[in-house]
Amino acid sequence: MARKTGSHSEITGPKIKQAALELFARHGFAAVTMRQIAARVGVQAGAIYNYTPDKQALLFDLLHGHMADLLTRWAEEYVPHDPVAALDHFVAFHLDFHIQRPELVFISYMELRNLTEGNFKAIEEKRSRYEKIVYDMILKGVRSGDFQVPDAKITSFALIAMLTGVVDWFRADGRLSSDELTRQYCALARQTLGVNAPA
Amino acid sequence: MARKTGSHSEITGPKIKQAALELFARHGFAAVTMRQIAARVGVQAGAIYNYTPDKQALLFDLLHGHMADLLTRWAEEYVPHDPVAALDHFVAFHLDFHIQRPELVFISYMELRNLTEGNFKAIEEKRSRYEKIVYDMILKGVRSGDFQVPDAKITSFALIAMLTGVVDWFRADGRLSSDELTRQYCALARQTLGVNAPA
DNA sequence: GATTGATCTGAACGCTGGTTCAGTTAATAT
DNA sequence: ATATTAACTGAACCAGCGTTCAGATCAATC
Repeated sequence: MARKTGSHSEITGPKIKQAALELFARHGFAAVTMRQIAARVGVQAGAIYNYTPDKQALLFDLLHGHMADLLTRWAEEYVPHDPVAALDHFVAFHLDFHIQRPELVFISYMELRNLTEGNFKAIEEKRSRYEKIVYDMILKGVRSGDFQVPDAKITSFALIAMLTGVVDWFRADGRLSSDELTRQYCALARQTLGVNAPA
Repeated sequence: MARKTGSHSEITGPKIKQAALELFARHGFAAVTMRQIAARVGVQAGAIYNYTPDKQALLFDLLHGHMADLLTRWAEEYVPHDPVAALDHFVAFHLDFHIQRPELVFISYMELRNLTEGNFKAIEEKRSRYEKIVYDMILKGVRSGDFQVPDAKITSFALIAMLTGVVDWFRADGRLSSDELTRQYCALARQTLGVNAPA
């Protein structure tokens, strides 16, 4: 052995991932070329293949890492037993996590269809796990009488869509701070779930 | 003149649009080739250029037609004066319209970034018009005291996201009829907007 | 049945795509 | 200094892209 393993690789590797993320988010997976990614890193296209077997793997790694990260982080959260407090906690977590990664959120929704079948299923499975967390949370509140909703399954989809949709318009330098955003959405989510709704 | 103008064209033209729509929705604009579209119509790639100047126009026409259709249809609706009734009416309209065109809804969100700048602005303008309709509706209900929301602007985004998100999972042959869906979402929307919320 | 012109074919154009790889470069270990 | 090898270049490969167009086709008209 001469050169220490990954002397530049420790820099170039992450740079490629970052460049791919930004370009995929801006132009779409299919519209981005390996040469564009390479140019952004300051390297020739061939060099990318020291870090990824192909373009598809570049996409999959981004999406899979994102979903894995999401599930891991949630698993690390302490979730209150009280359903309403748990809801607030979830809203804050979900907004915070997603607002910090608008590009990943974007391509995770957008580029699913550019995954090969096997890769797609791996992401799908993780997504379902997350949706189940929300569903279970709502179900628990419904059973305890804290929530009142027309249908727990529909409401879980509606809640996720409503929260995730924030990345479409929220800007960290906009009129709303992220704290304010969280407060507003906690209130909105409570209403949606029928907290304190008339029996 | 010999052959009547558009003897086949009246068939081929719409078929091309339909094929493009289906393929764009499934694989994404950039990933679809003119030859794929042609094959689905049963024609050679060159023939497409009798109906569209280029691939970009094919996409733009789909998106522009969709948004124009949406605005036209809404303009034709009779909207009740009562804010709560108006909300119900809007929810039913929005769900019905979007559920009938899942592919158009999908690419209208997805393929915006594949539009040229001028084309993008034309769509953006129509989208803003629609969002303003929702915002105004909510504002009216807030002023009359029928709605209670943390923030009218945020709530308008949240409502649209929540409703439009339905196309991601709703299937006409699923456990829920579209009537049932509408009923559920009317209830959910009322809760979200704080109808009958405790002062 | 000859003419006409809208419609379509089939082949070609220039270009760019993902990917490969022999060879160059340069940081480390000896 | 020299040897070693990870990291990268630069050129090439070929398949496929959007688009063009001369010519074939064929239903409507005369």
